[in-house]
Amino acid sequence: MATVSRSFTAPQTVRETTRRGVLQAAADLGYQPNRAARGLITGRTGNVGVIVPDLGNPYFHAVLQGVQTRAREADYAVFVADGRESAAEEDALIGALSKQVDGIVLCSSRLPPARLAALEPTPTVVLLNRRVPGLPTVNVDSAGGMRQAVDHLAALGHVRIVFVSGPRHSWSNQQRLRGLRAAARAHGCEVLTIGPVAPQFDSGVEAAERVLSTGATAVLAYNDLVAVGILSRLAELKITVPGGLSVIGFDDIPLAAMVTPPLTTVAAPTVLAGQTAVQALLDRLEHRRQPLTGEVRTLPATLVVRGSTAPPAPAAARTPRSLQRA
Amino acid sequence: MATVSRSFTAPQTVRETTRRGVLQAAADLGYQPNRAARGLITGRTGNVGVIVPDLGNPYFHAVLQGVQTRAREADYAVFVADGRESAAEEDALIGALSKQVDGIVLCSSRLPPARLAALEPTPTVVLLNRRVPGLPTVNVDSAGGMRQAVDHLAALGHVRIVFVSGPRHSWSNQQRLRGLRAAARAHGCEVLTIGPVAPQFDSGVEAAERVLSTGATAVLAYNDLVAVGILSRLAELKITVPGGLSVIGFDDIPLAAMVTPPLTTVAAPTVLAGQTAVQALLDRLEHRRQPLTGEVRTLPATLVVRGSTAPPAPAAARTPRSLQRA
DNA sequence: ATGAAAGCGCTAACAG
DNA sequence: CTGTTAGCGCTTTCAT
Repeated sequence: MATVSRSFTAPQTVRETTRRGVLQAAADLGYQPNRAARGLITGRTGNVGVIVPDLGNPYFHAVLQGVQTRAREADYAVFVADGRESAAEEDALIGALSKQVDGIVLCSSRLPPARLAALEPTPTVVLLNRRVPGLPTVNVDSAGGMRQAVDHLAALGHVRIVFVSGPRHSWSNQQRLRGLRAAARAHGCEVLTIGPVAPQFDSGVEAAERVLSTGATAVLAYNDLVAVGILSRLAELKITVPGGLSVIGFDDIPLAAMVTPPLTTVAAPTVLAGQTAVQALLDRLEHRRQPLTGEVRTLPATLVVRGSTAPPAPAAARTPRSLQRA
Repeated sequence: MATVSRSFTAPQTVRETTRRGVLQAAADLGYQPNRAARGLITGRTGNVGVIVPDLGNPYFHAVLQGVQTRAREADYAVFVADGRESAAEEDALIGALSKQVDGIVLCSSRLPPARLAALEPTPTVVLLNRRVPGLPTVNVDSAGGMRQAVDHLAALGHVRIVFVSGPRHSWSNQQRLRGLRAAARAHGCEVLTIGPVAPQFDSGVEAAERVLSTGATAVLAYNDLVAVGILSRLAELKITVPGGLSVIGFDDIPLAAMVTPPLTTVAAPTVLAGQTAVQALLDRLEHRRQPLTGEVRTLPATLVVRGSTAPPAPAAARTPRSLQRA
């Protein structure tokens, strides 16, 4: 009985031949250790959880895909939960999941910093796209991506940029706006803002006219769903963009690349972020790292100019005018 | 001890006042029953699993969203697993998950019918988009959707339709093709096929030229990712579609609605399908249905003509010609 | 209506 | 190196 257990969990401590026999018999009988019973005694479940604010958002699909892939490789199963953009629900989910998992990847948490900082040491938590002192974090370098976007726009001669803001309390939104402002300052560009709007296609559609009324020549949208919404509405209104395509969206949703005309995006390595986050979690669970250190892993975001691999034309080459009706 | 247990699981069998006391104390102490221990004795886990062939496919995101939403309402947690388009992996996943869940929603299974029919009675399985005698199924009426699509095309005067086929062994693909053929026969239309191709954007891009070379005037793509890929490539080639927009894609991926020009799609109620599937699972788990009956729930797919709510113009109104270069 | 006791399937500590 | 024993936290007879 104990030998059976050892054959599975501590192969070294059992004679080679015995072990082989046990494993063979197990295979014949179709025996698989009962994880619940094992968990009862070891206190570990072999599961990890992912909590996202909105399962309807393609961004989190990419995260989930990354998490799932890496977790399975390490023989962990993954629980998904959707906090539905509510801090209270998210908090409840953490409580509910915590008994069933060894660790949680908390994506773009809507919880206040104090609440996050006060999370119990179990289960182990890794934050994605959110930075709180003392908690391990994987995040994407939004500011860097924004800098590239503004460099690009400035090179095209744009001087007045409008930012279509995402969820008010979203940390990512603040990061992006901050990055944008810093980069704009360096180039002497003006930054206007619109919003906040929900990070969805429809928001972009609704925001399009307000965007036009600002007189800006370039748009940076919180994410590419919003950006595509804006483009879609502009097309519907038969608005041309004489200074060249100047709508840029953040996020890595491959589908956004499909729109016509091609949308310029700041691509975040989202799937990779998901993988990196579980990896950090597993490192901790298997004590390859000190539990609960607050180190941060940052993944680069990069500007993807669709439809041309050439660098932007020099500033003198084109004079952007306002967006105007055809 | 036993009373505590009863207060939670069988409130009726304990005196009102006692129960209240227990629940109060539990709340004060932050006590939550340990699901693993409970599962050890009851044999039930309170979890359900979802297995999909590809977590990267937006179609399954919608399913997952539906599953997750409904499952949480019923206080079940959900495991996700990605079979990566492999029958072998899928089989392994079923085995691995089965000990940790009470039931599994098996989406667009890649497993052969015999294997599906031979699944153990535990865990309970509900099939989504796959029909095998004896197993409970939720499926989308692809044939009905295809019929609507062909009615639409025929009304526009098209007589030669090319179907861009999805994964060869995909049951959904067979359903769609079969539905298309039946509808085409009724209208006296000719059906050509291309493929199989992977159900992705890039496949559409690659298939576009072959589509042109068939001389067909209308395209039905396995799914909208492929359809959008085709449209994208046609735009790149500066191909006009003189007979009107005649590319139609299957599936319900809201993002596809964003493309310009608007894509006509056969919309499947995917989120609803996910919800319906878990619901069927829960019904069975809670013995509201006979275990393992093979009843089928069918959800309608409907043609969505983007950009116009008007019915298609009468056949005489326009004479489709071949797609041609501008 | 409640308490006592057995045991779900496993692993950990301890003998042998 | 392997067998024996206890007990993880709960539910479920069986008594009371």
